[in-house]
Amino acid sequence: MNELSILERRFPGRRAGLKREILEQALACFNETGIEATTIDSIRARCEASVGAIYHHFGNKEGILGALFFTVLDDQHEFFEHYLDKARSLEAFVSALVISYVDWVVQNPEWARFQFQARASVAKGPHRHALAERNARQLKGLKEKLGAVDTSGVKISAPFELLPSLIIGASENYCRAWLSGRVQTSPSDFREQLAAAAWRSLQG
Amino acid sequence: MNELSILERRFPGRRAGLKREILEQALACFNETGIEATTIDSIRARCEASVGAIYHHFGNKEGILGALFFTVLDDQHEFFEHYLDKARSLEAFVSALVISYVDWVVQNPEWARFQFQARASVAKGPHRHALAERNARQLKGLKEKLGAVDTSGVKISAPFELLPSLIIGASENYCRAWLSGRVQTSPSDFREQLAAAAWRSLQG
DNA sequence: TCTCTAACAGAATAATACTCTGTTTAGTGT
DNA sequence: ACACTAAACAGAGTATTATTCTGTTAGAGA
Repeated sequence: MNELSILERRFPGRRAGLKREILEQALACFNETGIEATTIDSIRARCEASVGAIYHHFGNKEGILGALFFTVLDDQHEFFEHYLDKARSLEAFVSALVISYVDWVVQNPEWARFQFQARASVAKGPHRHALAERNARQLKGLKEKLGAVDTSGVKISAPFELLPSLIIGASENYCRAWLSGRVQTSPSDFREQLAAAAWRSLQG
Repeated sequence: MNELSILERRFPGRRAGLKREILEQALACFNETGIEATTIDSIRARCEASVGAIYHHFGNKEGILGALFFTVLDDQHEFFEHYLDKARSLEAFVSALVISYVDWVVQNPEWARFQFQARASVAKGPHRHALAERNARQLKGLKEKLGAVDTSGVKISAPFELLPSLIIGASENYCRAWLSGRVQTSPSDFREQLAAAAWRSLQG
């Protein structure tokens, strides 16, 4: 990881400067007042752009949402890879999933907050197919990585469909609670406990 | 549980007929096209009401959302009580939490779908304080019930803040996946497995 | 029957999303 | 350096949607 922000990595170049600025301010608006309540004009005002510029780059409000959401997915995916590629055993693999997720959320709280908010909208909106395809691809990628891992000596009785939920369900839930302020302690403080709990939950 | 629908129980009486109808059609609209994309007029058209009636009962779109959301919370709470009051041991208590949650979702998929969608909006919108207060009250209620349970002979090492996530995180995640169509198998089929997994995840 | 309040209707208005036409600006080739 | 082109940008104008406002109707109680 270098020092560039997520946006600078995904939308590089000098000409995309305003585009990045729009996305950044849109993200802030969405997180501060909610997706439905933020108006195009409130975004426009914050980045001192024109509506023309916004619609030129993103087409409509859904377009802004989609650009932000898929930026999140891209960055998460890249981040997770680093952790997963080091895992040799099944337990290490599960642990890497949990810990990489927690680390990403703690390092990018604003983006994570947005992701939780926007998921439902994107899952309905015009990008739903793109999202479904991405999810499928990501699951397939996980399966492949899992195939390259040493699974001798361990027995998982839970059906495959249930595995993702058992592995990241608790962590996701806690991260959401933390981002919304319902709990105070950083998920980082519970990284290992969450990973261990996920592993125990798999033992049938 | 009787045969009355959730709405008939929460908004009883003949005079509230249109009010119930508005809520029912609003729920359908929100689930079919998403909260942001459903217009007041699309709701109005489906229940053959007037905008006047809608605004008389709910004030604004947030009002409809809030009425539906707190109806969900009320119904869930009542439903959970029945399960929890029977639990005598800690393990039974954890199991009751998981199983009551799964059962409720499977019995009320449309309401559950809505709850997932609306949570973020309500958590920002004008009812956020009412929601926060409710969450706090519910947590307090859980603690009290927990106090009445036999905890001798079991050792939970996880910090209290983490418990809710460890207990229902996986189930919630799987239910969400099921409601969105990402997985096919009904959560009901995994009730016991989810409860057992939650219990194992607590053992430190 | 009368009264009073909540329920309801729908035209009018306000707020917001989006379009369209033109202007500027950054690359690109000569 | 200069012209050319496509993308970036501006903002007035239009369309859509949320909300208000002024009434009318219907039902419960005196």
